[in-house]
Amino acid sequence: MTSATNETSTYDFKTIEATWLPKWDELEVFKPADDGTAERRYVLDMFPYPSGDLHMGHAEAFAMGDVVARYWKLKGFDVMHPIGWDSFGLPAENAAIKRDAHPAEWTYKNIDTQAASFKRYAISADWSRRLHTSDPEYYRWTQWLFARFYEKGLAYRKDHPVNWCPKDQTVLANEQVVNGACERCGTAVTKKSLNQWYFKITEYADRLLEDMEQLKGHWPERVLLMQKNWIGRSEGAEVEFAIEATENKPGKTIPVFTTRPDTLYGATFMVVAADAALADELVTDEHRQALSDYQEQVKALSEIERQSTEREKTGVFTGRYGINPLSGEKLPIWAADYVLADYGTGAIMAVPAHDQRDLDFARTFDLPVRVVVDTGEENPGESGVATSGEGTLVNSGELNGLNKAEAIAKAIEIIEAAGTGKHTVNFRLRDWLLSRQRFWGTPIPIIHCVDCGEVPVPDDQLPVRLPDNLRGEQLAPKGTSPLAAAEDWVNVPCPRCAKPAKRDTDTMDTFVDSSWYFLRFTSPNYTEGPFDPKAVRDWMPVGQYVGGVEHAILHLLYARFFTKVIHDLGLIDATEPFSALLNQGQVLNGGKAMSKSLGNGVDLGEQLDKFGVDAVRLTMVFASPPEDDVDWADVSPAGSQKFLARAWRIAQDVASAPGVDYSTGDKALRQVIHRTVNESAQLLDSGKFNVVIAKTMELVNATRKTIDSGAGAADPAVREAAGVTAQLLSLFAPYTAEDMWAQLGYEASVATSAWPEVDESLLVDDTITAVVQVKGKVRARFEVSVDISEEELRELALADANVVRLLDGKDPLKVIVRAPKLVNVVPAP
RNA sequence: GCCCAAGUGGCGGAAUUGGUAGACGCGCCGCACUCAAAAUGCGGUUUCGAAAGAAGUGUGGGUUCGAGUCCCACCUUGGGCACCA
Repeated sequence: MTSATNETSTYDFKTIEATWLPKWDELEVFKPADDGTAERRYVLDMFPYPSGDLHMGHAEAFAMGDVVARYWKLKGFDVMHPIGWDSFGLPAENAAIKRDAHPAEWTYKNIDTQAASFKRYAISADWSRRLHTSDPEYYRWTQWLFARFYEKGLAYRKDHPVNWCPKDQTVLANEQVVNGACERCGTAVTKKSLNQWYFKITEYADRLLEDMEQLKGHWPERVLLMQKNWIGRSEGAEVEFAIEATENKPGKTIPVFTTRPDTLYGATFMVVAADAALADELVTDEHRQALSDYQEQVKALSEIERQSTEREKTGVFTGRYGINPLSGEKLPIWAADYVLADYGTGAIMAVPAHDQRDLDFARTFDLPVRVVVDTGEENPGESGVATSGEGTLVNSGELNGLNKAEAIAKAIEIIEAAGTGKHTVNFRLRDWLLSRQRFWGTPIPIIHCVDCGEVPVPDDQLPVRLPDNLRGEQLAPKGTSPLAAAEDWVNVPCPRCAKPAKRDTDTMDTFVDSSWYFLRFTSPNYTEGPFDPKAVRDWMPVGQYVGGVEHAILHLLYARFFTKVIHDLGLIDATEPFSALLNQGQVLNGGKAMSKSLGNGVDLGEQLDKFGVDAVRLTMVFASPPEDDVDWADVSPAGSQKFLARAWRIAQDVASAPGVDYSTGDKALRQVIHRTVNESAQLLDSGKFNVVIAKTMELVNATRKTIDSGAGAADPAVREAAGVTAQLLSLFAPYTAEDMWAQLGYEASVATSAWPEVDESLLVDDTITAVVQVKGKVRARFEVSVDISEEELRELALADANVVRLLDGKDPLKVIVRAPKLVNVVPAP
């Protein structure tokens, strides 16, 4: 028994926290047995970035994950709930430049701070599995995986105009460009052509889409939808258009993608993306100057302007013509910015009658509009409104008279037979640009040799360690990766021919590190490979993944992609990493996300000092359903603290000894206990954690009543209630729960106790309140036996004084009886 | 513009999935204990009404004996995508 609790003490969270924190560490409560005697369950919180100490957002997210981990443990599963850090990344580099230090110093100092805070916050983590993506023992295997991707042809380099942030001197992925500005610093983004590493995620587009079927019902609907939109599958045809030769330019064919091959006869011109290489290739000398002027004009536009659909269509004629493969018609080819270089083939056939953008363009440049689908609407050439709906094909040769669907099929059949096109599927998803001209990331394990080209660093020479002699200003980006400055690091012999060669100086996007960490957690100290295959088989997939919705697309998509590639490499069985996903909401203050500029931040440490860990955690969970935002201004950690003290006093008051026979206890209280346990399990299984707390409060209220004005503190049911309360509370308020458990005379830890068995006989009542409605409004209620017959209940209802009064002597038109709960009387009109 | 969620007391939120709307908590009001206060315990608290009663889940319609829950239209808020061929 602990000295923290005795008869006369009052609830003091500081003493309780100080008592139990070291004990749990000692007991290693949350280390999984990993011996196969119990079903394994893997609970994972998205690992944190060590940006400083933990904040309110972490407090919420980890409180949610902990509920699941602790609940599953009570339910008897062998739970693995690991913790680690996503510790590569830009902030560490910026801090190092500012402080003339190495990024590792800042990073690992923050990790230590956060680790201490996590312990204080009583996360049920297995600390023996701790990992950091910036440790060479970790990134060795990130590099090893890169090498496997490279061998499979899934990692490749290409020259590509990339988004370039002039301030950060770095390339940005499309998704890091927010409204034309750099996600980090807000500087307007320009374009620059660079040789970049990519992962071929597009090769997995179909599978990423199809396998979402397995996730339905276990992932939030909106996340699946966002992924689906992001992948952006569209079905159509790729059609080859022959381009006429000119005096000094040969002919060629260019493919275009269309979702509407049925409208081929309506194509009256073609458009290529003005910023695509194709435009420069096609343009005739006569029009070259106009095109390059136009290209300058396009470059000068901000992304926001370019994105505006309100804008007038612009473009220039290239001087070239394509041949419509169906009609043989000669179509002028224009270059414009409304066609995107990186979607489809960067060129389109324009059907102004049935596509609004094409129509706007045609009207601006006075190009012909030909209706080929009669939809019964006004002629688009006159109305200015393109008709894109269903209709009957006209002016379309062999397609005439068909409907849209038939015409699409027929058109594909014709072009396939003629060898001028084929049915195809196009995706919005683009390959994953993974190289970064940054220091603090996983070095790309490639050596460039003049003779041998790209040579992967042999596996036995991994990891390619980051140099540790660069500091401060040396890390600042100067248009190339800072690693280029470390000459002794860069210059190495070629692993193949031993001639002088150079290391690739780019590092990997940190999303690469986080795309496989869940696998490493299964065997974090394994040295023969990225993970122990047996451990992965035992633990994967993650049974519950918890994190913010801000990762709905990128991180989750990349992690799914990695899992599929690693599966295809034959290294794991799983094809999906996370079988269930929970997106917790944000913590707001005053209706807005906490931010420095708004000055509405709430310091987690201060809250913990003031109210205690348990009260803060309880408040986070009780405030709303897990996926909803919590507005800290609307909730009451003081109220939570009050409730915890109230619950804690119940355990203090228990006057029976451990081991008493509960079955002799007060029946009314026992019914509340067993109903609470029963309902709580269902609520926890369906993620309604906030309601579980409400039910626990009701149990505490009922127990208080039993002690003060019922069977009294010595009744066995009171002990049973206190024990169950401690167990339920252990999910949300582990310190208080543990202290109650000890006060009750049980051995630590309540976290390893067994979920209480429900006595089914206590769930059923002898009587129930039946309600009588008249015209759907409740007019009477009375206690009836649960097995009352429909006939009896009907009679009772019709005899009720209030019902008689409302019927006013008339016979009811209809009486619906749902024994034993409800009668609805419909009076005659 | 397109797609998707969600709208319930002064506030955060419940509602067995078509069957007692407002559980639980915050706040507020009152009572007990106290010289007093704090703490604690108990009670009240959707609105109108003295009461009987009536109204009530964003708005308008519909289905049904019965709708917060299902259907249609609209409004508002939040999120995602956006010249995607």
